[in-house]
Amino acid sequence: MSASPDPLPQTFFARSALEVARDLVGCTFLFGEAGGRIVETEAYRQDDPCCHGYRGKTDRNAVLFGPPGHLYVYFTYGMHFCANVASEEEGVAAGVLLRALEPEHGVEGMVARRGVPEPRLLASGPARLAQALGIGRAENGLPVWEPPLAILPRDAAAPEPRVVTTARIGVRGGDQKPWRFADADSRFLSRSPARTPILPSG
DNA sequence: CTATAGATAATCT
DNA sequence: GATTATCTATAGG
Repeated sequence: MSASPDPLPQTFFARSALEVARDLVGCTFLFGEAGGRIVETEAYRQDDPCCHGYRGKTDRNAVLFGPPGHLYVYFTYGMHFCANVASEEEGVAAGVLLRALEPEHGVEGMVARRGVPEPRLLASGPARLAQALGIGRAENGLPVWEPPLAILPRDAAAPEPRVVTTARIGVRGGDQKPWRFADADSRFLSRSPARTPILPSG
């Protein structure tokens, strides 16, 4: 009698990227057989110099400007893919970077794709996460509420995650906005919150 | 534990 | 030609 809950609908993502990023912590992200509990996200909004859409729409960032709830996959550093979920409204560049998750489903496949056995190295980091799940160019633009993608809501019976807010990691130039959201009690973060400025959240 | 260099290519100026 | 929302290996405390 353990029916899987419905995936989060498109309307969930039609809100400020800040709210979506915070609310995604504790949800379950699935791509095919692989996935797990989201423990770390970052928000990017159009008015922010760090946002890929800050300087206008291009072929690369077009999904970020599209309707909410679609996967924005970009390639960087000559070797890494990273996955975001577009948010807010069509025409506005905003999204949530999926930075880390706790492997729960299809762990064997993740180990094979990553080439490392340590659970804590499988998906703790945006490029690791994408590689572990097998996300690449082909997944750019896919809706996250339809197979093979799904994001499941938190278990209502489980305690709410303790979400901490820190500066975003790896962003250059511009201002340091506290738009990283992490489960303070997770051991699967890409970086300890203690190593970044922490602001109380909530 | 922290710090730093090097890898490597699409994208943008 | 410069930059990059990163990762890994390696060196040092």
